Amino acid sequence: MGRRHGPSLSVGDVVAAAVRVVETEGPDALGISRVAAELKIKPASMYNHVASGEALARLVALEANRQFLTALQARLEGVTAPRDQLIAIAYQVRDWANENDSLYVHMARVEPDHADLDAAEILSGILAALSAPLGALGVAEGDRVHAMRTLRSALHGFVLLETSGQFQLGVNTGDSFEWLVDRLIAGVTGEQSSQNAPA
Amino acid sequence: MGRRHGPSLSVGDVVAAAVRVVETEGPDALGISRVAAELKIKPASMYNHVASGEALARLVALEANRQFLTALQARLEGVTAPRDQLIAIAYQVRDWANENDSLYVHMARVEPDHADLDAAEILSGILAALSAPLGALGVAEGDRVHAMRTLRSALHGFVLLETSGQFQLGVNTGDSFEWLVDRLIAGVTGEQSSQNAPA
DNA sequence: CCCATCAAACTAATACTATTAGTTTATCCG
DNA sequence: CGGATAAACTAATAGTATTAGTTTGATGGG
Repeated sequence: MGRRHGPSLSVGDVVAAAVRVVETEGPDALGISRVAAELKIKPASMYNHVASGEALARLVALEANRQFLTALQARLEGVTAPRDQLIAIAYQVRDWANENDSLYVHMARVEPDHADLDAAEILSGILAALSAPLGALGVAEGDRVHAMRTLRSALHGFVLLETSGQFQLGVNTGDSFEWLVDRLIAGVTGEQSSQNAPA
Repeated sequence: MGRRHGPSLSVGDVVAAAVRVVETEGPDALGISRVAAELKIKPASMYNHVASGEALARLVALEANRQFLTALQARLEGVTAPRDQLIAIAYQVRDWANENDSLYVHMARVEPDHADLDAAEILSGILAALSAPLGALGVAEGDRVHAMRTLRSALHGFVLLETSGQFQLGVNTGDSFEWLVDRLIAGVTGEQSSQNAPA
């Protein structure tokens, strides 16, 4: 055949199709062939847009991170109290992961490329959102990185365990998350938990 | 050809070979063909031992969980103080994940089969190890599940982020983990952090 | 002790996947 | 308007999982 009529596909179109595939068929369905089918082109033509299947996976992870950051910033709009900001971040992580569970799982699987400046910029944005309220709450400079890592770890771990069904049934996970957020903020900022102040 | 001389392969041999493949070539290398090569048999012969590639992945995850639980119980041997038990569990999770990072990543990828009684038993063992010290530290019955989920989340999230290189360089991750464990135990048990008692 | 059965290997075939090389052709720019 | 480029194609290679059917070593009953 040869080149088709009309506007050609851009990398953005390819990534959008790939995101669609992940969302509708799960993270394992992502691949050159499946995305090519989604775009109604032959698999070999995918290489006009991406270097490899791995590169495609990386682009999807990057796009997912971008969407996550945008949603996070929107959610923080107008939230000024630092403690409220931390709570908003926590719930945004969980809500976003639950609404986009295939994308979230995919993000978690892709190892970040530290040479990718776009990826680094997005990660910086996420970390900045976390850093600000911690500073405002008086977490010392030297503890800041530890506190951020602790928060990221707990939130990331929770949503992964939750979305992959690793919490046994019987107790509502929403209640557990509320509990986690409360204790985590208490532990990280050094303040008292609102639910369990010692006598 | 036909059946070979000498003792035949057992499922245990197959799983052991699969574990070896994961350890030496990473979680993505696990598959019917690669494990068949490791055992010096043809891929089709693998189906005499496992039902599918997915079943093989599940068996490897189960074996990894088994090994993890065994190591955890060994580490807890002789540790009687509940707070020390929690600390031992935390460091065991991190140490085991760092020493067996491919296996750990594989475990995290496989969705648990709630119908598998062996898997359920191992998970129970792990949860029991976590539950005991929390009870001894006075975490109320109704908070127990929340506390266990919080601890699992934070530990799981930390080691996943650490092993996949998602913490940016510059600050030692060991220091962060120490900080996390301290604050987490404080937050979960309602006691004061040893590092940041309010004035 | 031999023979029938069974388990575990095999071969062969199908159907995916990713990838590379070479070809065609529409679009774009000078 | 023509040549270069970009984006599609076809074709081929190699790897993956899987099923069906075949061969054969090991094993237990008569």
